[in-house]
Amino acid sequence: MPGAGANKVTSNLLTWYDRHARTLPWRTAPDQRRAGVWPDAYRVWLSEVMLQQTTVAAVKKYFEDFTTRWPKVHDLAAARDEEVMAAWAGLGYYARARNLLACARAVSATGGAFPASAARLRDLPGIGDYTSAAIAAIAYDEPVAVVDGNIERVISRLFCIDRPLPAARAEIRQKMQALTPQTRAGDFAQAMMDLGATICTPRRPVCALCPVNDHCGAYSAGTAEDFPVKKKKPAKPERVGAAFVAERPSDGAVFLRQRPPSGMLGGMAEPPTTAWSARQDGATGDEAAPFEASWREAGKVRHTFTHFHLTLTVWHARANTNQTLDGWWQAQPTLDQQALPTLMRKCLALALAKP
DNA sequence: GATACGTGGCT
DNA sequence: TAGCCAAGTAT
Repeated sequence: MPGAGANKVTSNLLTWYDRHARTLPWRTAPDQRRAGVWPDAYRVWLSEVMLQQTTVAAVKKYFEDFTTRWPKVHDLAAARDEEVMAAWAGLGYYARARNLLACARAVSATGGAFPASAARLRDLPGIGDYTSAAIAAIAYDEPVAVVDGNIERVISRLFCIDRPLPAARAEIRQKMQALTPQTRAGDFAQAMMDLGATICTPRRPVCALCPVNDHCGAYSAGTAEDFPVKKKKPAKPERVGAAFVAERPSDGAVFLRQRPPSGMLGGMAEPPTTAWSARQDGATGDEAAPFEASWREAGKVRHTFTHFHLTLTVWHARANTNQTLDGWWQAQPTLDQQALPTLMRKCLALALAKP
């Protein structure tokens, strides 16, 4: 019966977590915690920001890189913007990296200690409802309701919540708060997330292995895969544009520039591109090139963003320019150190491929 | 509440 | 393949 046995759900999950917690680079294992070992709030914060809408597998190498280069929040705060954007390149949602730096500098400027409550963490840039609660629970054991996508799924199944997301969030948060224990709140939040990631998965959940299946409304009804109910997303429109990869004849350096500080790929590097227009009026030809050259079409790059599909026509030229341009020439062996998003790396790879 | 904002893996 | 999904936040 949904809603019954809250204490049992909580204790079953904690016991399950003691045995089955995933080992993750940023995590303090439950037995360590019992022995009095507490995670470093800086590492918890960094991992949580990286994990926003991003898979564990993708985050691991970035987390290792960041914590090696910048072991403490003061180190990160002192880093140059371009250096951090380059280190973040490929991870996506680049506003996170800009907010990460702003947050590191704010924390560093006020002594270097992260605020110890969810309410005050929430005031920092890039830290919203989820991340503030996660840091407070994991780093300080504050008994606050942590609600991420995993937990939305687990809770909506446990209680058969059929109101579609995101409208169901308030109800889900309330249920999560009721399950959250006064002690081990951090382990409980991580237990719920691990359950969602490994057992209570979006498709083909492994209910037979679930430690709380006999308290689950959806399991008893045989409808686990019907939850959570989500509002349907609108189709992605198509956009088109062009990218121009100029290679300097003397040394093969490539012309790059920096994108505007906000908006798509804000603050990241690129070979010059046109605006990305709707298909009707997209400029894809070399008339939109940043300077005169013998531009040859290298091919097309297809890339899908969260809310649209993009096809860029990639142009290549061996050319120099005497014009003063807002950008720089970058040696090819050092391209991987630049803040180039995946889309731009695709364009460069296509244009610079040996025929 | 709705929309903008990346990328890669899986089915 | 095209669509869905992943430890969301800012506006």
